[in-house]
Amino acid sequence: MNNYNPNKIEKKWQERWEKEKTYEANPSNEEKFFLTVPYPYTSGPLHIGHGRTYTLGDIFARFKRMQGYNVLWPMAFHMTGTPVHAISQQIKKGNKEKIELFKDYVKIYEENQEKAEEIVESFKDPYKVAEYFANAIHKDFRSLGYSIDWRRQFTTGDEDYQKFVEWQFHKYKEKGYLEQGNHPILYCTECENAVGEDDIKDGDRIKAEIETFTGIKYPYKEGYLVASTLRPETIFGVTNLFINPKTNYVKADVNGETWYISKKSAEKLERQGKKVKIQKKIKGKEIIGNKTLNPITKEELPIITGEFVDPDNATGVVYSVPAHAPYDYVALKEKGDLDKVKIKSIIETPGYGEHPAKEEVEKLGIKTQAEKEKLKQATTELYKKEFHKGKMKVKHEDFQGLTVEQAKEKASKWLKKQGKATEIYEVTSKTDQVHCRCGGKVTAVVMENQWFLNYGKEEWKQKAKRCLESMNIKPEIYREQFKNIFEWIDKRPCARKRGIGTKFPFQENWIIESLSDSTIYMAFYTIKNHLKNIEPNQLTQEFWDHILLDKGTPKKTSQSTGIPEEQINTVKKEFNYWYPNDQRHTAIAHLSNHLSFFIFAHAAIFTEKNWPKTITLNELLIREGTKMSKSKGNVIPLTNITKKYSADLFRAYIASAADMESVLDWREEEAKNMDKKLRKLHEETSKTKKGTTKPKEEDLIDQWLSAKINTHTKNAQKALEEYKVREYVQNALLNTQSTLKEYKNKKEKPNKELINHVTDKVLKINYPLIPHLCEELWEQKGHQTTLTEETWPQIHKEDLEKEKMMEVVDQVTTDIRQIQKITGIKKPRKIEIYTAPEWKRKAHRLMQKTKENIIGQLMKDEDIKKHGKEAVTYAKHLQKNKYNLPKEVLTQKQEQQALKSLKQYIEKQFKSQISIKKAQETKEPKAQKATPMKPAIKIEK
RNA sequence: GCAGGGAUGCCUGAGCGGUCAAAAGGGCUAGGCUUAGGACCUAGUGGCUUAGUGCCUUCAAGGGUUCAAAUCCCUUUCCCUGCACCA
Repeated sequence: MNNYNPNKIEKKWQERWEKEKTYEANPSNEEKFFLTVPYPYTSGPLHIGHGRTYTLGDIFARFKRMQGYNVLWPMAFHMTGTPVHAISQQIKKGNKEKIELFKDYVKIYEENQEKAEEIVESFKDPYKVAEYFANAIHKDFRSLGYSIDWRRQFTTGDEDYQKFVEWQFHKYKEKGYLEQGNHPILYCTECENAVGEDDIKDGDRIKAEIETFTGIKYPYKEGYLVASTLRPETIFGVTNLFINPKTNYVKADVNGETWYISKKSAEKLERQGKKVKIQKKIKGKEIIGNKTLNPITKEELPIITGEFVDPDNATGVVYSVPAHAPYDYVALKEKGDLDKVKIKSIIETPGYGEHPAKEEVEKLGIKTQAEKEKLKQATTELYKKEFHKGKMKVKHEDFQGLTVEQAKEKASKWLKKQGKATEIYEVTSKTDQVHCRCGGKVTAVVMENQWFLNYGKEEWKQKAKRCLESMNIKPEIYREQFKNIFEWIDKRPCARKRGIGTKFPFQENWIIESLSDSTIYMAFYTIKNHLKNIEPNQLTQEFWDHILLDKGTPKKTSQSTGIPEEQINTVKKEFNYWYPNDQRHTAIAHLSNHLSFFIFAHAAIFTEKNWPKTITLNELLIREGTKMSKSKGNVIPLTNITKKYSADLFRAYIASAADMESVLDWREEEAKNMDKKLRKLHEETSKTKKGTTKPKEEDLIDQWLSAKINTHTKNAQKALEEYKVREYVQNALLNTQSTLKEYKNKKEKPNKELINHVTDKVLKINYPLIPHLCEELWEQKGHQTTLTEETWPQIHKEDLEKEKMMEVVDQVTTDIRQIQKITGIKKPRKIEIYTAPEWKRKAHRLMQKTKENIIGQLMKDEDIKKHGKEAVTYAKHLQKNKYNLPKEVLTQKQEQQALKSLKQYIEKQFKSQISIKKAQETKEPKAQKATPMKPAIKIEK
């Protein structure tokens, strides 16, 4: 009976949209709306999580079109950066795992297996990887019915795009936002490469971090013993140094000073940008027994045996603070060295006495250094408390009274400034040592002359903040996050030496990093389709300056670039028409990077009138309660959606399953339920015809239907305007359908003309959500137009009275049922309904205006007073239930009318004779129970 | 650790000072339809009580503000997300 065939319908409309170039947007006299969603990265198939973001984007685009805007929604593909490049390299190397993985990926799209082999073979060229997946994604997007203007498509590898990015970097340079400096990165000494999370063994589990240690220089012989620490504020409490007698140390020239450090750390420091020249090898035991000085307090410190000292960790020289470091205390105690030193307490923490480390160690009963777990626990416990609640009690004007949190920062800077300390980087991770996939150890290496974008620059930051302030962020809760990010965002490397990308214009062998090249590309969409016969070298600085910043004249630009003046004018007109970007919609994962850079870049480069207007965000998507991940094998590729479900089903489910700010849990079962609803919509609407503009409303039920649909339309619109997609679906799809169902239940002979009219509206408001189905039904109804040409239905003033009148009927039926249940009267012979008299309604309204002494106030009114005892009883009832009675009440006449017009419906429900009376016109005692909106009822057996 | 968000009935999940025993869906129960099943329709779904009522207990835990709190404030516990060179 149900012949809804979504695949067929969807294909039909998609072909038609493409043929008729429906979504190709050009400048016009209409008001424009420029929507963008970040271009996808082309290193593999997209999954339904991506689909969520793009689907919401399409719903917004279609809604705006229905509201009469000239909407541009373009799309491009991202291929710069490391992943595409790395895939290619791995395949070239013959990495079996990767090859298999990509064969699997390709098989998602290709039916022919042999073809997969061939295609993966071609992936040795990174551009082929990008090209293949760009095409695949393009097909996916098309099959989901996205209303994208594909003429403006490009990839970040395109020459003209790279010219555009190059220009952007010239602007940064001009403004002084580009800087060079040292920068520590994770590095594998085995394969001699910088490593990212992807390159780290178990990178998803082991989070590697680079921590900055303060290496403090203790005078020793003609140079220094250098010991590094994360707690430089403890310099005031040092009692001794530890050296491992079995370790090899070196005397080395480091940046012109003589340092005594472990041999291994000398190698490490060299990679961290220090100039190291080893002069002599020394055994640890040769150092032990000597003395050194505390560089600040000038106290003499003994150098003691510390067999626990790891030459690989930091500098192989450890300074000891037994008052506050459990490790140090235990080390000294175990070896009986405690009497060689004088413990110094420097931090005061509530809950601890003079020697917190000792207390903590004793509390946990730690006896030896071998009890590593317990020692770790003692250390974190103590550190946590000292960090948050501890105060420095050393007698030093710069530090006394500071919290540990403040002192830590200050001590590090202070020591470095005096030349008494240096920065040393260490790789740390909570779980294990960090290894590269190749097996080598990951260390911290300093990149010299790294290029940065200085987002920390005050003037730039202020502009970005202003831009943020002027913007609309939806859901609003994310604004706070942006603000926080803007506070701490600082220098960020913007160039690197591996991967694919635009050549960095100011230095050989560097390319522009792939997040930095994707911040203002929305501007590029506006003109891409007009650059066809222009050579990349014609896209000069002058060209971009003229088009994007309105500098120079068309004539001069034409002369200097050789591009015809006419074409320059076209390009410029197009940019001026579409810019700024009205809405950027994306997933929340981009908030702290891409979106923040997007704002910063616009603030830096464009004039205020071209700053973006709105950012909308959606949360991620999980599946059946668990995160989708490659390792779990539970990823649903976007391509499978139209094979297994349908575009409209996916769209409707995605939008209805969660609000944008909530994680969406993809549940197979619920998706099926949505399928039922769409089939129902198809079935019901298939029976209808094209509606007339002003159908006759025969009775109250008809009026109610019109009113209800109007309300749903209004709510749906409001919800979309506020980006509350879930609420939109609830109103546009679910509520309208249940209202129609209710109407058919209540009305003996449904008014076909009215239903035709109303379902027209329903299709319109559902079009942004499920465009294929709506277009198809619209056509079936016999309309000559398509919905794409139609506009959002007009909203009339709400007719709440009609809705209220129906509520009274519903109230009566539930009440009757309730009474039936209690009394056990299954088949009532007769049911009498009494509506409340007008004086009770008056009292009700009066009560709402009265603040206190309700009874007294009411009894002053003549109309009420004359009902004596009954009036007092009612007034008491009002007083008691002041806050939980309906706010507005109908007149008795209206209630009578409502009940009378639904009389047949009620009779049918209860298979009983119904009579409707006014309470004041009967002597029946039960009639006194009638209140406004809740008529009295008498059921007879 | 820092920052942001969260904890609601059997489940998912809305509500974010009074109309809240709390939307919507699912599940479950009963009835209708049907040869039966499914689909569909109708009703019920914290407890006790009742001619449509009233009361009690509930929105992570504890405390507070208020005539009134799931909703506001504080504390605690647990969960999710991000923390940079990775797109």
